[in-house]
Amino acid sequence: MRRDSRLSGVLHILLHMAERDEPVTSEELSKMIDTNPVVVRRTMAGLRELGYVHSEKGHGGGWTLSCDLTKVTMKDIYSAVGSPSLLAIGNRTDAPKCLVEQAVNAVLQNAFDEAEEMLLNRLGDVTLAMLSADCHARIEARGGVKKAKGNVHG
Amino acid sequence: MRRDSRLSGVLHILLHMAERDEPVTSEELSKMIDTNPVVVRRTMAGLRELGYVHSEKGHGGGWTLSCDLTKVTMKDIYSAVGSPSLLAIGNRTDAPKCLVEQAVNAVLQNAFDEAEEMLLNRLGDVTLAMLSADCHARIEARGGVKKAKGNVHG
DNA sequence: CCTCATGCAACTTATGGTATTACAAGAAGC
DNA sequence: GCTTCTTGTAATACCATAAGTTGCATGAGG
Repeated sequence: MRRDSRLSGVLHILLHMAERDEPVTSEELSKMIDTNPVVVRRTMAGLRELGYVHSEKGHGGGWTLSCDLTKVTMKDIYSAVGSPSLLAIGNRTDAPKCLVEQAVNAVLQNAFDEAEEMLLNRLGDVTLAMLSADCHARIEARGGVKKAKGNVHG
Repeated sequence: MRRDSRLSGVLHILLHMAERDEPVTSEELSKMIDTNPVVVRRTMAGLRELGYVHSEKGHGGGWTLSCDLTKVTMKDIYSAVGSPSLLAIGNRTDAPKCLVEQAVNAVLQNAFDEAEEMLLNRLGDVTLAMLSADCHARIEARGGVKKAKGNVHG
């Protein structure tokens, strides 16, 4: 089954934006995650609605962060990209009439719900600032690349 | 994203089989989960390979349970249906060169792995016998239907 | 007024779960 | 034997949706 990677991609983008002072265009961002500028705009639209980022048209336009990185968590970003379903398996039906299926569903749903909740809690534990710090640590460990210059995205 | 419901369907089928002494045909089983007999055979093939069920051709043929319900867990059945991926979201790429993406992936993957492990553990905690007992409890509570006669599957 | 950029709708593509069709083969009954 | 019931399996079609693409409108600078 195809996995939704919007959360992964958007976080990647946001962390790069955190290293830049000027607006970054969809074109630039799209290259970072090997996709199309339209896909970037579509995805970022959700973040804009929630005030996490800001977009500007025309010359010198593009995307800028507009939130406190210490306040926004990965869970917030997950919601911003539309809260895609987390689990790839599920019950065959909701509210079945068959008592046997009801029993199966009850047990399975319980497990599913717990796993989802646990995952969401994990996402809620990590702020963008923490992620950013982690990035810097990795960059230092790798020899200290300054301000996102010289990395694989050029 | 479409959710894989094989586990849910197969468990439903197995519990019905547990109430029957004679072999049950794919035709009958397929009606229980509103699908096609071929789908049943295809799915049950995995269980047969692991010895959980047995199939017989010809007159009076069909499927029978061939395992100790107190020994087989939902996790075992999950494996038997091919261990379909549990999560519907994931990282955009594995082993990215970009340090930023590495940092994002590391944190996300950690959360994903934990959620998967937790879900699998839950599935491993419940045996088919426990599920069956749960069914019987529900049937009793509902007025005592004997031997799966008179339920919604006719 | 030309260029650069986002905004957005419509459409196409790719993927994978599910369903269907068709046919081979084996087992029981007549 | 032959017919019927059943599984076994390959090939195919169906369908939902994540992702990619195209086209055009709109607004901001220069």
